[in-house]
Amino acid sequence: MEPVSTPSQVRVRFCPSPTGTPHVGLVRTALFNWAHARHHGGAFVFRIEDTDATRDTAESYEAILDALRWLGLDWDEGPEIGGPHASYRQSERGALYADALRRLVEAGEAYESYSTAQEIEARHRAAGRDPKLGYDNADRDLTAEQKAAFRAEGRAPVYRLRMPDRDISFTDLIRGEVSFRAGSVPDFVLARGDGTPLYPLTNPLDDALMEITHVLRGEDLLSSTPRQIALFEAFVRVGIGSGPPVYAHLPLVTGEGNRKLSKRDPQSNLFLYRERGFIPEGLLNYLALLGWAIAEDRDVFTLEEMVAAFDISRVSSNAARFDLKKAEAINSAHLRRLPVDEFARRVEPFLRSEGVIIGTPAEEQRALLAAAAPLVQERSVVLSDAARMLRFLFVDEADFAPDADAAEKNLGADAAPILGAALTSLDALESWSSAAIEAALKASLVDGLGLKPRKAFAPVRVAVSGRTVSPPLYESMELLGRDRSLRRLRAGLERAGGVR
RNA sequence: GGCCCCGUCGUCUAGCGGCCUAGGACGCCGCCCUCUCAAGGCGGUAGCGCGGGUUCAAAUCCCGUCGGGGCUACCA
Repeated sequence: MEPVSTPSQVRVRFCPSPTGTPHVGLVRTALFNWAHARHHGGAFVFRIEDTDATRDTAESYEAILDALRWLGLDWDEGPEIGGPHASYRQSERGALYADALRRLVEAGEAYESYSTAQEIEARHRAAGRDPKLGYDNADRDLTAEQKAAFRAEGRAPVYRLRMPDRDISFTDLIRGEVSFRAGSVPDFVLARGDGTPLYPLTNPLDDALMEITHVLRGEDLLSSTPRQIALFEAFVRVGIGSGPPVYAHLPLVTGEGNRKLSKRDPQSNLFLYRERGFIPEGLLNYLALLGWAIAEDRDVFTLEEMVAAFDISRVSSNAARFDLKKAEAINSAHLRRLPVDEFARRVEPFLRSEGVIIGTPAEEQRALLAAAAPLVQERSVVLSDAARMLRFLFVDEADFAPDADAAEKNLGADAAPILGAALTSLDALESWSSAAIEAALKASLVDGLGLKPRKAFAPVRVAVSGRTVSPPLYESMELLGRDRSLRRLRAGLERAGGVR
């Protein structure tokens, strides 16, 4: 049997403007759109809203693409790959906006407005109204003569949409019924007098032209929805599109305090998380938790699991605070889930950025990383942690020096007998294995000197790894090798004032 | 000010009239494990903003109130 019509496909879009560094709230919006599209087998459309030449930058454009690629949020139509509704950059769609604007004006849906902000405010004051009321629709019915007079004064109009005189309601997938009273939304500007289209026109128009079915966006845009619905309806009357999409307004992501996380807030910068060694799996999982839950008793999951379970109508409607501690915990869980060789592969760039190695690792460095990775994997919250913990294994012997604080506390005079005994027993070892090292140290320090393990191993750890926190000692020493281990113990002993 | 949204542990949430003595996670505290730090295990801390209704029964529904937030550009 032939289907009578093609099943309506879900089409969502992610439409950032390239005006800064991608931030976590933006990523959360992208993620929910992406998950919604993937869950329904629909299309994830990526569009660049670069209609503000004074604020848009090429760097920001590149950064947004970089971010999406890094995160693995792949798009079906958009920049670089094109699609049936190309171009996906608004700066290249000028003719479409001009045509739509012309149609709206010709149909009387939009009109020329000459009022300046000062004039509008003055009228409100004169009438005893709140001056902050916004546009008063005063130019709705300007005659041809009045318009000509304004032009003769050298004034350029803006184009405004004639808002309908009725309540505007819609069903938000997350919030339910939302309605705005007639008259509470003034006629708004679609384009400047020179024809430059503005966001209030281009965003809904492209959604209409690109056949977007669901608009999932931040709650900060909730109050612009009645304007958009009115515009979509006007579009239909002039032969564009098929009416408003379905809306879902995502809860805001807030920072310290309860304020919306802004681009200027350093905590919001996506790349800071990448630079610290958050991995996409962890960051995305955490961001998903800001408004959505996969189950009552679980919050660590994969993107695939999210796609399978995601339901936009189950998204919470209240604002969510970005909690770094929890983000780290989730990231740490994902780090531990990685196959160890994959973990090692991802640590490698951090070995470079932390200055532990320079350039491409040599074969032995790679082998060392592979061998050491299991020791630090479950001790890392972010990848840079791992790189820092591994430094003592990679550093040139001449450059090795224990951390000042750690040395101060653990390589004092009372460390001398400990390091001396450790050296003696280790020196005698025939095989340099972690098991042998463990046995030797326990025999000489715990049994021989009668020390508490805690007390006994601290100087050894600091002398060898340079830090009080390190991967497991015996394994670390095995990897470091006999010569380097003994050399560092001797240096530690010297520092502690012992002689040998 | 106006319009709109939101209100469960410190934080993110589960809860969609009885299963709630309100569950989980992060954080925090304690204990266990232990060569450090983690991880892991066990236990603890802490919440339905308030007031009215509706109902045999309300965290769940309604109203009010208080509180928080967003928007209010010829930016997006």
